[in-house]
Amino acid sequence: MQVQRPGRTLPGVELTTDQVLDTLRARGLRMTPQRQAIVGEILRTEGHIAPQVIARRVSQRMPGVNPSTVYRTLDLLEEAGIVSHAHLEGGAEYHKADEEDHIHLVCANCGRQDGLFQEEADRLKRLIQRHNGFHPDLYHFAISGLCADCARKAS
Amino acid sequence: MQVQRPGRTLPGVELTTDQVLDTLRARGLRMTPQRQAIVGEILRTEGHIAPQVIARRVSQRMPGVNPSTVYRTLDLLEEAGIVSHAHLEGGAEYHKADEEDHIHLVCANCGRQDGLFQEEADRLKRLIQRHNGFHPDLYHFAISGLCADCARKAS
DNA sequence: GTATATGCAAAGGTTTTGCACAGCC
DNA sequence: GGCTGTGCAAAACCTTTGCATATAC
Repeated sequence: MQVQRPGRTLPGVELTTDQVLDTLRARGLRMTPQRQAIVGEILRTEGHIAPQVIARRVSQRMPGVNPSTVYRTLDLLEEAGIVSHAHLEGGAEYHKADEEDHIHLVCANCGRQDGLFQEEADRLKRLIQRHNGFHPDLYHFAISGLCADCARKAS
Repeated sequence: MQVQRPGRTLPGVELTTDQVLDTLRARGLRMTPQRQAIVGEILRTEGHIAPQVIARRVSQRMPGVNPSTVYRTLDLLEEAGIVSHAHLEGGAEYHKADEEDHIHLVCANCGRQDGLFQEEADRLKRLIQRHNGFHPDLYHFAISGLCADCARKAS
C-alpha cells in the first residue's frame, strides 16, 4: 500500500505553456520571459508550491526577477483560472487549477502528503452538504492529521 | 433552520480561569494580570479569535500590554493544552481546546460560519480513515465553501 | 506606438527575538 | 531572592504598492 504521492496526472488534462500563453493572449495579456519562468516552475511542480519558493527558484534560473513580479503573476494566473491556491500549514500555496480535484492530506508529524481520489472526495462532499446545505470546497484548505505510519508510532 | 452559530458549549466542560491557573501552576508557570486578560478574552470568545484581535482587545482593557506578550502567551497556552489554533482564510486563529470538536465551515462568499456536529464529524473522519489509514484532524483547517444561501444565489 | 509588465524601493503588516527591568511565588 | 514574565525596540518575514523604465505585441 503506497502512500506518498498519488501522481494522478490525468492523461489529456496536462497543461502546457502554450495553452497558458493562449489563455493570456485571449485576455490581452502578454507572455514575458519572467512569466514563462514562473509558469514553468508551477507546471513542473507536482502538488503545491509556496510563492517564496517560486520566487527563489525562478530567480535562480533567471537572476533579477523580483518577488513582486511573482506575486503579481500568481494573482493574474489565478484570475485567469490557470492556477489556484490552497491553505496549508505554512500559508497559501499554489497549484495547477486542473489538479483541483486533489484534496490535500498532510501529516502533521512527518509532513508526508497524500491526496484523496475523486470518488472519495465526492462522498465527503455529499456528506457535508447534508449539513444545512453547505457546499464545501474541499480543495481550499488542507486536511491535517497523522499518516498511517505516524499514527501507529504515536499509539 | 438556523445556520449561524451552533452554540454548543457543552455543559460541564466549561473552562474557567481557575482551571487555567491550576494548569499553569502545575507547570511552574505564573498567572499574571496580562495572562489573565488574555485567557479571559479567549474564554469569553465563542469560536475562534485571531492573535491581533486578542492583542487589540486586551490592550483596550489593560493599556500597555504588548503584542509580543500575547504571542508568547498563546504559544504557552497551546503547549499547556489550554487552547488550540486552527487555520482560517485570514491565518491562524485560536480557540479553547475543549471546543475542538468544532469543525469550521466558512462561507467563502459571505463569511458566515457554521460547525458540524460530532456525529457528522465522526462520519467524515471514518470516511477519510479508509484512505491509506490517514487519521485526520478535521479541526485544524477550516472547510471553505458556500453556505446554502450563497450557493442558491450563485446558481 | 502604446498599453502592459517589470524592477526597485519603500511601506505595511504580522510575528519573533534580545535584553534589561519588573514582579510573581 | 530568584526565576519567570513583560515591555520595548529592533529585526525578520512576507506581501503590497507607487512610480519610472522597459518591453511585448
